[in-house]
Amino acid sequence: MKSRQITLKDIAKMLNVSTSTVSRALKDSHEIGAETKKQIIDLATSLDYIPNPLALGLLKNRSFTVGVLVPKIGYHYNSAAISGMEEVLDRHGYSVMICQSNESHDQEVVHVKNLVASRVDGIIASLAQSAGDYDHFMYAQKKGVPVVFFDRVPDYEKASKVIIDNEKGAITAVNHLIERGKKRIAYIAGPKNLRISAIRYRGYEKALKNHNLPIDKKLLIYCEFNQEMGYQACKKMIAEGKSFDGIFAVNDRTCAGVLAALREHNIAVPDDVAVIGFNDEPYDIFLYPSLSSIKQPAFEIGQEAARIFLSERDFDPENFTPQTKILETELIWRAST
Amino acid sequence: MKSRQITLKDIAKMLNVSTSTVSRALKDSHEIGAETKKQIIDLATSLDYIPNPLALGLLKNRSFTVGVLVPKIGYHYNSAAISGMEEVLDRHGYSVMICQSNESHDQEVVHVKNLVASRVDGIIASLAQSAGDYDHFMYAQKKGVPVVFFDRVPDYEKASKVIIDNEKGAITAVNHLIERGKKRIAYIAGPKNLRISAIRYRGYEKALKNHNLPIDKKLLIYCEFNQEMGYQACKKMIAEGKSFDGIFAVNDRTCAGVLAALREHNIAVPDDVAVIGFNDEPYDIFLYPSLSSIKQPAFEIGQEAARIFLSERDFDPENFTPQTKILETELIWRAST
DNA sequence: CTGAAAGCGCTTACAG
DNA sequence: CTGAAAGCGCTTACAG
Repeated sequence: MKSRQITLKDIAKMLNVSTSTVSRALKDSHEIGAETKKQIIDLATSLDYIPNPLALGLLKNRSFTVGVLVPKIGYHYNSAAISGMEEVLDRHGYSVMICQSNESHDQEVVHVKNLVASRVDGIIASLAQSAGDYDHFMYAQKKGVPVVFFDRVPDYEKASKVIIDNEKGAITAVNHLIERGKKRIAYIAGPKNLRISAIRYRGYEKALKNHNLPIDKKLLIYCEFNQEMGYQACKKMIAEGKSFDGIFAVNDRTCAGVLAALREHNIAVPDDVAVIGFNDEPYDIFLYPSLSSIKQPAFEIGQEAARIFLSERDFDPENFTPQTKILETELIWRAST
Repeated sequence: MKSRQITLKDIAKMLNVSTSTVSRALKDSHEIGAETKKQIIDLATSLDYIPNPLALGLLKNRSFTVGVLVPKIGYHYNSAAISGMEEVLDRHGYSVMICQSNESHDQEVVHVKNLVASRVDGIIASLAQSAGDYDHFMYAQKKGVPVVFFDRVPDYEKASKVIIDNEKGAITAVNHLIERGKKRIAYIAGPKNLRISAIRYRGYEKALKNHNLPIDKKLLIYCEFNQEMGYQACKKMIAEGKSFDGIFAVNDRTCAGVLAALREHNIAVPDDVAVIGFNDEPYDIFLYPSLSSIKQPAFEIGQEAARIFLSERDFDPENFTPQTKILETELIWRAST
């Protein structure tokens, strides 16, 4: 038995006025008599009247809800970005509905359809790792729901995006290793087909070139994004007798494996080999030695994405000028370098 | 310019029937003629008609949304529990609205009020660390919104709860250390005023007693929940010359500090001192050595909390029999023991 | 200054 | 088998 909440009509009846009057009084309309107004406001307050957002939503054709779609809320990047979004959306009366694709493109499609069905006023999304088309996002736009991407963005043009400068981040990381006196720097990239692997590679290459250091393709290794693969990749380099004094890895998870491999071979970090990752994960300080990394401003990225949504919510999602916002990364220097 | 979505009325007009007929046809009512029905369904499909949940919600006095309130979605425990909730709620047509208290009681109060104002059909919550009363939850219940707690639950009786058996988890951890041959086991508890510190202490004590091991109060240390404090606490024990060969800490974060302190003093883990934590954090395998821990079934806890909500959604939140569900923990054995 | 009416998108008794 | 009407909770032109 759900107890019914107080409605305008309840208040109107108790005071023998019309719901219109109550409605106006509660919005402090100047056209209501001071006395009536006071009476109504007092009663509404004491009854703890709260307008029903479903009714409002129906009326305004707005749900005041934005759908946020991320690979996993467990990823620090994602949860930090979500916090950033909430921080700005809250202030504008929006709630956030969060979905996880769990890196599955199929799940992503289902969620986008559900969000559209739920009549969210917009969608802020970061793509699942498993590949696929973007029809579902175009579908949302066709239905009048603006879409803003962040972090993992698609390569189609008709949506706004918030990203970091991955190339520059990679340059920062490699420059840092060079400044620490390293000359033979390996790059452990992500999977070969991922754009991010290539973009960060460009940065790696540029940094080396800028310092007139040779680029040795033997020091470029592709592997999956995880600890085990980082571990294997590093062991393999050692086994093959490759010479290197620095490692830049595409993310911190991979570095955790790299550090384990180096430790196993009694290679001193950072003296023999310095290591730097990407993402500034919360656990970086737990690693041994604590890991230097490139920090992405996830919170700010979330804020920015939310702001873009706010600015675009009244646009025609099928016909507007999308914008791309690029935020800066930051070097976090710890014991591993 | 938001493009309007298709409504029943649109379809009705196009087919020259009433909206009632369209509505019935779409729910496959038997009282609609086969031909009319087919026509309507076909058109609705081709137009990609989706019923407006706001209208439905207004009608049914339900929003089909449940509010989830957690300290931080960045906590692995929280994000895993949320995934569990989504898994069961999805199937029942519910969406989830997630809020973070960020461990602040004040934020928690604000969020609960907002959720109630948003007309969520229920609230599933884990408490913020900062202390305070529970008036806001009672307020939600008074407003007809059922509340289910999980993990960090309040000590009042009028709400259902899903928790783990913390005492038993502690017993499992300490038993494990004892089985590994340890006899002088320290317990690094959380802050002294927290119930969880006391409950897990009871388990610690019971395990020692069951094995006829003495209880040495000098090996009981209270400290804040973080790496730095774990580090300090362990260093202090060493500096004071306390003798111990095992450490059970209230959580894994604290253990990260403990391991660092032991490493600094060249104390071999697990040979000289074995270490076990609580929570089975994802980064446990990144620690050196990898950390044994007690795993809480967070995903299942989330599922269970969601199921309880479903079973109670039609109850009178002010007058029903709350239930408490207790789930089992699991020992995860790694290198630190 | 206040109220009656229409309408947001839907469902469902009540008629026919 | 189909439709007109009322209603969910609200707002807002339109009257007076």
